[in-house]
Amino acid sequence: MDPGYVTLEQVAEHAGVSLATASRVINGSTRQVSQRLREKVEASAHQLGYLANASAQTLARNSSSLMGLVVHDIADPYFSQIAAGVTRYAEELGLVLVLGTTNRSPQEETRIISALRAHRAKAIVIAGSRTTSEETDARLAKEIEAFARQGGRVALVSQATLPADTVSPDNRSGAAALARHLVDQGHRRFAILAGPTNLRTARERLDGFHSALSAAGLELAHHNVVHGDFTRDGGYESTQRLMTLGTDATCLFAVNDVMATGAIAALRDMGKSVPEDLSVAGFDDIPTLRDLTPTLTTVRLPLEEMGERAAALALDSEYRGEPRVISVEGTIMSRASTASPKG
Amino acid sequence: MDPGYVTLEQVAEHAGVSLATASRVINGSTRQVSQRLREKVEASAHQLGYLANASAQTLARNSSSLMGLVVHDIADPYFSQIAAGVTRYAEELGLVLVLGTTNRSPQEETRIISALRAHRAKAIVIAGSRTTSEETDARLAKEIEAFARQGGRVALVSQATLPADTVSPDNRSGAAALARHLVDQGHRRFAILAGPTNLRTARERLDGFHSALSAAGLELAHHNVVHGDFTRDGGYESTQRLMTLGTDATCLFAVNDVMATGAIAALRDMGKSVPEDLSVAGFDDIPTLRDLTPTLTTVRLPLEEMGERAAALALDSEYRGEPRVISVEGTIMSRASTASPKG
DNA sequence: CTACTCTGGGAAAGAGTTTTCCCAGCGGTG
DNA sequence: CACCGCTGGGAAAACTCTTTCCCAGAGTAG
Repeated sequence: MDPGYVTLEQVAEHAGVSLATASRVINGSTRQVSQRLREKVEASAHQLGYLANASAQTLARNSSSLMGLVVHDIADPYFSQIAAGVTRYAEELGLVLVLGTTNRSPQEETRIISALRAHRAKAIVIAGSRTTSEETDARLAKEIEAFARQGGRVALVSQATLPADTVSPDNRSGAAALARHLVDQGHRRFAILAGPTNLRTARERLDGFHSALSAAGLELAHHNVVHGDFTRDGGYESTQRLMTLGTDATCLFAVNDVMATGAIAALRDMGKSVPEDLSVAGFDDIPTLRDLTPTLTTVRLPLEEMGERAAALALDSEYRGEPRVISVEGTIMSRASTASPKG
Repeated sequence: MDPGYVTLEQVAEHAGVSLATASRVINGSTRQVSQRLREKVEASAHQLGYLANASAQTLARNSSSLMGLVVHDIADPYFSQIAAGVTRYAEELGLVLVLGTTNRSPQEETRIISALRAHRAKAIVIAGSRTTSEETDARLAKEIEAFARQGGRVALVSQATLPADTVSPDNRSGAAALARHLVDQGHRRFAILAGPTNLRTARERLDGFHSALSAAGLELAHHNVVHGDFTRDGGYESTQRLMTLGTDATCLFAVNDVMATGAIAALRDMGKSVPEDLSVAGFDDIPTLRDLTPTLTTVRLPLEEMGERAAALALDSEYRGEPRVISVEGTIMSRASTASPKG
């Protein structure tokens, strides 16, 4: 009998006004309501403990106060950092954040977006590297378009390969700058933990690093580039493979910090010390990892800020032009895990 | 003109059946629909690209497919680990996860829960230590009760101080076991980074540690217990304070891992080495921190699993009895950051 | 004093589903 | 063959809001 909630109709009745008036008071429409009635309604609403039914509002307005965030894995500090930024922005605007995790599966990605579409979410931020699969991109582009037709907006934190606003880390130039820094430090022979072959982020960082080496007249031996998972364990395992096969490199570049962490762990387990036996550099500058020993030389990305900016793009509902791309530069953080090679 | 979506009515019309029949086909009600019509409807739905309007469904059913998760700070690995567990469970059941972050503010906490109530969420998992404020608990209990009256369920990951199912780490016995382990290692004088005074988790760990020391006939000097923020920086700053005042302890227990991380960083910055000059132990066993040097002696909690179990409790919608409490034991992980004291 | 405009109130029509209720038709039973 | 129960289909009510539309009354200009 007690449904546990109060409807606007009950508030209106209690205040002795019409449903329309009550609605106008509670949400503040364009229409004025007299001071007298306004106060009556507010008093009744408060007294009865009125809480608007969000789905009824969504249905009536055909737009909700939901905002979506899609990540690969929320336990990965890279994503949880971005999530913190998006969260902050959403919360400031009184929006409710829906979190979807894809576990790196494109099907999951589209599934989540269509769920958000079904909920009439206002905007979606999709974080995480695009793959090199054109087909996946095409399917996703279709979802995004459907979402846009409904009046929603999408922003990405990744590569600008889709028809949506994008906050895009400049992986190439960051990796290139890092390469130059390491060359300046005296390194000539490098090994790279290049991550998965089909991940654009990984590839761009590899490319940037590689081309800076070429520009400096240095070669990157084929056997010094190993691919593996984009995770800590992927880094560990890739490093083991690299070292087992043998390498002449004096510096190891892992295309992200969590892989670099795995690399350092693997090297330690093999009795090598960093940076004496081998320098190690990463990419991202994950805050949780800043207390690693040795401290990691890396390229800092302002992840939380990137999340916030993506949220801002996605929620900028007036904008109706071409997709915008905000490029974010990384800054070199030179720390203890790299040093001039001996000899 | 093109609203960007197709309604069930359009599907029904396209298939030449009534709205009722179409609804019965799409969601599979108790009522049967003949094979012939069923196929027609399915074909039409697929052809038109029908996607049900989630808010209309929620309104009609008075129950949504949303599940809430409330954490203090998603960038904190403790919470992102729990979040991963909750996410996995929710996704398995096809539920959509709503993430709320409180920034440790009780007002935010109730605000988020009432938002979830407004959305007719099925269940909520609230993670994070309760404070010692009875008043806050009372207000939260009221929200939880309102949510329950509406047919929702709540589960907590923390202390069982509220009328809801709880997954509760046994902080006291974990800390006590750790204390005994460290005493066995030869330590007699301890310092403790005890975190905030009003956080139950912090207090329980302090208590457990303390009482194990008492049981072993050891005293804990008052000046060796310092309070501070429950974060990495809190640990750093607390350690500085402790060391500046001077301590005779041979072992430092930080009541969580992120504080222990700050402690180790502070000690390193002061030129002290761990564990030679001072042993350091933590609590939680955050996976992201397992590559710290020295590796951290700590009490492992199965965080992801705890998240999953809390989600399971919250979504066990048949259950209508007394609040259940699942106690989770920690296991001692003895690693390199603690060693027998010299002398 | 009429006519017109503005203001604020309420009735009612949506919004897209689910579900209840009614009914036609059919097969089985006595 | 009358009656009953069952099956499956559709009409319409219900869910809770927002917003359009209509109207009464007040104010103003001519």
